[in-house]
Amino acid sequence: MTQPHFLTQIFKETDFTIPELETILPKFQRLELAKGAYMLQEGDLENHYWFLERGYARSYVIDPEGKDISTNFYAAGDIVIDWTSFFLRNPTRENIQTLSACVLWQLDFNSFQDLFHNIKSFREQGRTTLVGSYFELKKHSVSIIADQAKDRYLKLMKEKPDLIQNISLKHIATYLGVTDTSLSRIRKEISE
Amino acid sequence: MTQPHFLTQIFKETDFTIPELETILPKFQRLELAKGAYMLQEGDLENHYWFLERGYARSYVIDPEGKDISTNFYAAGDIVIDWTSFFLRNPTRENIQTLSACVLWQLDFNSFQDLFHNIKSFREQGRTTLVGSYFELKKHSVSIIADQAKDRYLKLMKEKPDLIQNISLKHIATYLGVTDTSLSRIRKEISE
DNA sequence: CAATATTATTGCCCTATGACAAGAAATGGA
DNA sequence: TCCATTTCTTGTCATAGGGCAATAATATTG
Repeated sequence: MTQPHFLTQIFKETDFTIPELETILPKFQRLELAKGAYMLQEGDLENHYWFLERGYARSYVIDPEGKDISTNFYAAGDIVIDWTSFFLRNPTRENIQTLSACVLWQLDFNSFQDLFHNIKSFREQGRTTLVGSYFELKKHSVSIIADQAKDRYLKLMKEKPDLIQNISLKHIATYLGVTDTSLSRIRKEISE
Repeated sequence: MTQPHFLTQIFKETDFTIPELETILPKFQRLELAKGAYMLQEGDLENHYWFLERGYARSYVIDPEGKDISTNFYAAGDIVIDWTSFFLRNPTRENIQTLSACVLWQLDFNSFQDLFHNIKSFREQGRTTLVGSYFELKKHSVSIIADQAKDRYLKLMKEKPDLIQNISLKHIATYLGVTDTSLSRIRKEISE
């Protein structure tokens, strides 16, 4: 077996024993997706736990008025998943789409369950990852209430500059809770 | 041992075997708190998994300008926890305070870990609860971006009418991302 | 490399919501 | 039961950000 070398950055030997890694890693499948491909569409059941090795992706929802609102962006090394659909086994409200050609590793739900229930450090790791997502979401949510649009953009620039380089501003705008028009004005103001 | 009867509503026999319940339930401690007591304060480490049997509570953060922003409300039957602090073992940014006299049941982190790693259905239950919180947070976060303040209030009225009855409007306002002044005007508009 | 489609900027005007301050109403003690 | 405190409402005015449409700049594709 060839060691899937990307995943060893995600699942480090410091967290897992060699035999554990030998159980975990082969359960993942490598996958390449072209730009614009959907990893998940509204109404689907999320049946995979995905890691992004290369590329960018975005999740979004369509609100009742038909507006597209970005809920998250994903870059290399990130986990890409709709937690709710995956764990509650409900159809998702989200769409997850690649924004560039992507290399991904996926683990199906049943394999996840096996690992989760049988390997203590795997479930610790899974729980930590989920809580990490919760933390990010909370931070974002509070920021939308507490900060001005300009400050939200400045924070994003500081924390995830690569997103601003690689993702179209109209998507970043909806993620920040402003229109693309306003974001454009904010950028102008900052550059002055 | 007297069966702590409230918790059997949370941990049902349909999900746990009787022996499992006999392991789980005694690990919880009953606790009464007066109105205004803090279950958690900024800087603390969340060391408990709490269930609220009776009363109301609120979590909030203080933003950099010193403004108090409600992040959640808790009513009877709800779990009250800062997931991030509890699982990542980090000091919390949140404050959780009772809004009325409360009856609570708490489980400390070490007991939680024992149950989590030793009882399969306990970890399924814990995971489901956490994901449920994630789902609510996501819904709220999207609502702040996509909906008008008035619609956010109408939704809350419909989904959690008891909160509006029992929690002061200034707290509901910050939760909805508006000022108490605006919320007051929204209420006036609705009542006309 | 042209042709087209998509994305980003800008102008003009408008609306939802905020800031501040004054009352009114409700609540909680002593 | 009265006083003090907190909460809620309302008025006036200010402003952040939206809607729409035109143009400019980029990307994409045949």
